[in-house]
Amino acid sequence: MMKPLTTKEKILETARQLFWTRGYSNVSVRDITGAAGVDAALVSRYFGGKQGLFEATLAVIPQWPALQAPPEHVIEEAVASFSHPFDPDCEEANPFTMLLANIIDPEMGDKIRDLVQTALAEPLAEKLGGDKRHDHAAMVLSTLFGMALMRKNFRLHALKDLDTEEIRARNNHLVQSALKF
Amino acid sequence: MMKPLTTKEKILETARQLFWTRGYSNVSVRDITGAAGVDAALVSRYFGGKQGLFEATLAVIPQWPALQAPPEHVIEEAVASFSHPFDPDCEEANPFTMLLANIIDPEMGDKIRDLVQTALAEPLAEKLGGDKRHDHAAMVLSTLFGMALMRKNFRLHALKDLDTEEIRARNNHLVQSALKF
DNA sequence: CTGTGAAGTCAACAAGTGTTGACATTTTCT
DNA sequence: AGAAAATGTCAACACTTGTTGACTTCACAG
Repeated sequence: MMKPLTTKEKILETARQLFWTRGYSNVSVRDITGAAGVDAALVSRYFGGKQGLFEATLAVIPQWPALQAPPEHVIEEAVASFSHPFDPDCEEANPFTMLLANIIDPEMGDKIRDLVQTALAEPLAEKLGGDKRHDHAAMVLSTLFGMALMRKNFRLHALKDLDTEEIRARNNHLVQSALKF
Repeated sequence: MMKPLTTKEKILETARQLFWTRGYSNVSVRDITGAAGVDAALVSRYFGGKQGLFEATLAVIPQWPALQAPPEHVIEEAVASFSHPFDPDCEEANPFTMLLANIIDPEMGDKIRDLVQTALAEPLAEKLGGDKRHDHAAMVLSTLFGMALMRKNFRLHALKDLDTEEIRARNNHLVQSALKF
């Protein structure tokens, strides 16, 4: 049972879908309100403008599930969450595609960097523990984002048709060696 | 001895600097011509428009030096070319930042994907050789791009102050384990 | 000198941008 | 019912976008 969305929620949902997949500056207010079937003026009324609407989509970022797992399972949860096959038909608006789609934007870059540092790198480092926890966290994220970038954005042929288990195995292989550094 | 640039060359150079660091859709024709100190109309006259100007900047992509090294040195050359420290003061317009800055763009994404596949992944795979050369090439590029992404775009604190040798060591560590898969 | 073509300047265009204020409609509260 | 507040609609705004055509300027061959 889907509760019908209010107009404000419709705008926020559509904005999240578009901003997170195409990037802030590649989406216009009229793109969003057109797709949501509402009036463009409501963006300024409800969210204070385009920028406020984008920041509202960031406010509903779910906590990364891997960070809530017990420390001994953090790694496998992190790897698992980066191991979904890429479906070219559906543009999935998950937090990681959002970070990649908006890191370049001149207006939003700083906010994205802050988010990655405080919501991803630092909590992961504390979960990992050890003297080199910050370096390990950075290198783990490097390998996971690198594989995701090549699979979902650059779409290298060699990585296109791997299933979940194969992707997970490769991610895990690289992450384990990142932790052995 | 710098030969003075023609107006057309000035436009192309400035366009390359801006497009490659900020991304196609985040740079306007007037941004470029303003920085170059020339008239905006000349872009359409000389390059057929903004899109033609962007594609002209792609035409001057230098061959990746690592791909010209003998096969036994390809890996260390590839690693070396991804191991320069990040200088936040100067936005360097190299081919790799260009790929990251423009992969999201809805107009240019396909062209970028094509470039990565044919100019990077496939030649690297042939240099590496072996049954799994395409998988190895993809995973090597994944790790190198992942580290570069975290250092230069997301700018994780843990990776900020590493010198060339330290970066090279980490890149090499990850690349070697990618090749052992 | 005269003409020819390239090089560069300028103003303007149509389309798209985010945003605003006035208005109409509906809902809520007393 | 009547007042008040929320909700949605519409047209218009000031601005930026890429692009075009008419114009001037200049070098050089005839």
